[in-house]
This record gives sequence, C-alpha cells and structure tokens, in this order.
Amino acid sequence: MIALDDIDRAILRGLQHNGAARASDLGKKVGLSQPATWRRIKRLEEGGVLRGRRVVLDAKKLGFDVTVFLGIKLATKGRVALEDFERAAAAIPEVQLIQHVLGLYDYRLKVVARDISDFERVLRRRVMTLPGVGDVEANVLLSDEHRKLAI
Amino acid sequence: MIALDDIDRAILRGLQHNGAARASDLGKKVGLSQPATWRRIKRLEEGGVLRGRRVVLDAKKLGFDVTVFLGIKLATKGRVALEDFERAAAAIPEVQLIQHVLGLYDYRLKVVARDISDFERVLRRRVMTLPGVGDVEANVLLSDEHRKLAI
DNA sequence: CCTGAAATCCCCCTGTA
DNA sequence: TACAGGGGGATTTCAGG
Repeated sequence: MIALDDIDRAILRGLQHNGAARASDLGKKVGLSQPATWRRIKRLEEGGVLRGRRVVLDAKKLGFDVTVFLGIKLATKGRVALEDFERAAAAIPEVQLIQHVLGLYDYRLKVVARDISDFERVLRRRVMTLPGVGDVEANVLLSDEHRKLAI
Repeated sequence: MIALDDIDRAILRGLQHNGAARASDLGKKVGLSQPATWRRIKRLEEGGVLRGRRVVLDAKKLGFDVTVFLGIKLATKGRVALEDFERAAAAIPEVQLIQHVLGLYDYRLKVVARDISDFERVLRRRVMTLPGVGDVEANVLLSDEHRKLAI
C-alpha cells in the first residue's frame, strides 16, 4: 500500500486505458507538464505499483485456437510436493499461467493449444503426468473480457 | 492465423520479454535495421496479432489484498440470460475479468477486494444477486506466474 | 514485396531555476 | 513544479535488391 494522490490515480487510469500512452498525452489529461508526469510514472515504477508493460497477443491469430483452464487438486501437498508440481508445470510450453489457489482446487492452469487434439495430447502426456496430480477439472474458454482496476 | 516468418516470431518473443522494448533494441536482436523492425511491429499491430500494450499493476500495493476466482453456474442459460449476466457482472467494479467458459461452470470471474470482509460484501451484495446465478465456487489466489507464448 | 540509409519530426529525459 | 536543451526514437522518403 503506497501513498497515491488523485493525480497518480488519474495517471494509472490513463495507463490502464492505453498501456502505450505517452507522458505528454497523460499530462494533458491530468493537467500536468510532460516532465512532471514522466517523473510520477517513474516514481510509480520504482515504487513497484507499475510493474511493467506487457504486450497483448492474439492467441487465435498465432494458431492457438483452444484455451482451457484446468483446476487441479494435488494428491499430496507438502512443501516439496508444491515446488515439484510448480517446477514441472512451468516446463510445459503450453502452460501460460500457473495460479496457486486455496479452495476446491490447489492449482489453476491456463493452457493454450492449437486445437482440441493438440490439447488432448498436452493433457494426457504432460498435465496428467505432473507429479502429485489428483483430480483435474477443465473449462474451455469461449470468450473473455478484461476490465480496469477501479482506482 | 497469419503468415509469420522467423523474424516476426523473434520480434514477438522480444516483445513478450519486454513490452516496452524499442524498435532499435529489437532490431539488434533480430538482425534488422530500426526502420525495418518498426515496420514489422506496425504490420503485426495492423494484422491484429499484436493487440496492444497493457500496464501491469501491483494490486496489493494499491490496497487490493484479496483476489478470488469464482466459478459460476447459471440457473438459466438462454441467450438473453447470458447477456444479462455479462452486463450485470461488468457493472461490478471489483470484477476484473469475465470469462465465458464451457464445462462444470458457465462463467469464471476474477474479483479483487481490499480484504476478506470487503470480498464478502462484494460476494453477498453484488455477485450472489447477479441475474441467473446458480452454484458459486471460490478459489482464493495465493500466487501466480505468467509465462510466454511459445512462438 | 522486401530491405537499409538518410533525413525529419517529435518526444523523452535531464539539468536547472 | 515548469522551462529549455540535447539526445534518441518514431516515422517518412528514397533508392536498391
């Protein structure tokens, strides 16, 4: 939790609207000069609030037509078991996201594959053979919509 | 699916490594001049492969200490029911991601809240009152790790 | 079509008040 | 904080492959 004023929040909102926004444009929106805006962005980066910029790729246009979320329950849950699982899951190229969660499942994996048969290959040869895997539940992604943090 | 050569893929890999990378830096990596690299990036953007750049914010440092994934099963699933649900879910500020999925659940929502009691408020007053909501399952996020698309 | 080189524009970034 | 200058990236133009 870091002290932010209204202008910082306005800058963050602007950056959420457009991750490639320039300091000069943001400055006009928030009523600040370009250098002042740039220094605030720098401060937000150094403070860790702004962790970086990520490109958004269109998986479908790259030939990955199938995205599946897997809920995974581990059979054994010691510290070593968690580390083994995470390391092995990270070695699967099709795994885009590894989330350690608390609830009905222990992990959630986001898996991309070229098509359903490609996904079946990944599921059977890679996911089901991960160390400690117990129950696995799958949800195929149909569509998704991102929304901004209300700050 | 768009035709990409090895250089395009190398550029995309470089951009996944650093979303703020400059055309000149990328050019050095892929063995191309700065204008040629810049034109390829532009082409990837116009072709929709590169959908944009997004800033990564640290939710914890902004005071959102709790992230929960909800799996939601709808009681009724007509076209109108889906649209009503999506519209109402999008009106909840704490909902960061709305995923329409196929499987055990119909929707997955990513919800951020300031703390557990704030999450309880969102869950009881906003989520449970969404139109058509049936079963709800929750997973609290402990940690997550993003990985790059293998292209 | 693609490329690289050069030239221009404009923004970032920094020093300074 | 704003202002001003140098440096460098973004963008266009041009010529060659």
